[in-house]
Amino acid sequence: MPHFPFQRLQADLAKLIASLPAGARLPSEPDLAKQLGVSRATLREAMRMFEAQGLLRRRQGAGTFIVGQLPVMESGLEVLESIQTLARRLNLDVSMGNVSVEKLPAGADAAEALDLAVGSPLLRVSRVMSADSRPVAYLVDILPADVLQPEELSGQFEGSVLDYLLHRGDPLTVSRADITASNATADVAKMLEIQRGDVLLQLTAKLFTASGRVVDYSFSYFIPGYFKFHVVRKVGRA
Amino acid sequence: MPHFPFQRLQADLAKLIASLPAGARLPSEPDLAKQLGVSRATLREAMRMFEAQGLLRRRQGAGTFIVGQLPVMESGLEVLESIQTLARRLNLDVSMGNVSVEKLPAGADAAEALDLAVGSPLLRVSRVMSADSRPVAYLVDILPADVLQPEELSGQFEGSVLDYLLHRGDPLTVSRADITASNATADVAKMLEIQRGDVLLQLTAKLFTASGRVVDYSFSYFIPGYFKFHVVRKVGRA
DNA sequence: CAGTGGTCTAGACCACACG
DNA sequence: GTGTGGTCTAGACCACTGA
Repeated sequence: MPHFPFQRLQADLAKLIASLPAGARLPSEPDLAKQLGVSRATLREAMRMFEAQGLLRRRQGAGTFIVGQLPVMESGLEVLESIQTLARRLNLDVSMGNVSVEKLPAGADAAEALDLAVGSPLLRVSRVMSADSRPVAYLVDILPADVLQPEELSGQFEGSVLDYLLHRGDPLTVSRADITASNATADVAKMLEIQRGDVLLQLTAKLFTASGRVVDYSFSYFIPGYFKFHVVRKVGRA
Repeated sequence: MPHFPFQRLQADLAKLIASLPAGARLPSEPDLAKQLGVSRATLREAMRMFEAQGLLRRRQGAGTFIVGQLPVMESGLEVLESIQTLARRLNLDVSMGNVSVEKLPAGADAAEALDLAVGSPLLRVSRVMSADSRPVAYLVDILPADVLQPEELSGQFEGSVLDYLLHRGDPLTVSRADITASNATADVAKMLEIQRGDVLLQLTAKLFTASGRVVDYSFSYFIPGYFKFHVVRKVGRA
């Protein structure tokens, strides 16, 4: 008898998942736990990793489902392009939801990033991007109020602040992005329909104009498994 | 009475952590749980996020400790350089441990990545990099056996396969890295002295020579909070 | 050895989905 | 309403640290 239910459990789960067709529903957690001989807590812990890879989808009140071939969005990081542009290139169906546009005064972080005084008026745009009706990214853009007005987004906004600014003719040049991995906070988890604490790939970026002004400070949260970011690195010589 | 112990708990923990000096030990988990009015399981869950940020360090058998100013390694991704080179530039003390060098035949993945036949002889080099005696990265390099022999690493190896190949004069040009976020598997967690399931930033890379041959296929796992990777992105024009 | 964090269990209650 | 996943509890046992 193993002291290590967890390793066995992961292997068992992997087999179970592989044996089921896409869209199938797993047995309920209490049933499956009994069937696999572990407690529900342990089962849930083991499921987390499969969920992060995008192989499982849990929906409260409905059940846990097998996810088939996920629509992977692969992109290089050398060039900044919107998810919409990327999706168009890959011929994927992407939609926007949970849009929120609000004015707010600058906090310490945003003020420093945008090189403004604390309390300066800002516009905060947040939304969830979905592929095949599955939330895959949560995007938050923060801009100085003089750069973007709420009314401007009422008509043509399709989810990308970048595309909007480009279409308007802003002289954008580069973006500087910090890349990290994080756990989903409760609010982000809710938006992305994942569990609090699940792993996310996070980009924090500043968007610069030709004159060097920062016009957009953004946070982007991506569910791993749906995105593949890559970068080509030159070898540094000594 | 909150329905949501978790949010309160995170705030309480943040205060507690901020109020303690670096190096201090927290009360034991059972004690702290009682003190904060939650179960031990909930407390541990809440601690995970602080641990991922590098603010806490748990050591089995010893206790949970406050981590002061962590040695953050910041690096751009445009240029490939070893952690050793990076640390030297930042004047940080980095050391290597848990070195393992072994020969093994190519599996399907490695064979494809290195453009070899399945079963071809390979060399696998793995090690843990530590900063200030704290494990911060786990690195695995896989190379064709004809590129690198085990004996070559016995003397001069200081932790970087890249630096070794460069010093030897190999005509390396670029590396292509995939960036993702993942949960620590049991073995990686043990190496990095974190918990299974904790969040990691993961780079999977191929290293190319001038002739286009792949000479190194590598997996790198970084604890977020100790690393800040950034990239400058050019704005794509429509 | 005593005390710590690491793991797992069994059971409870809640919020939500769907018929 | 019924059944699902989401959260939390209380307690047990193990592996490890350090005096």
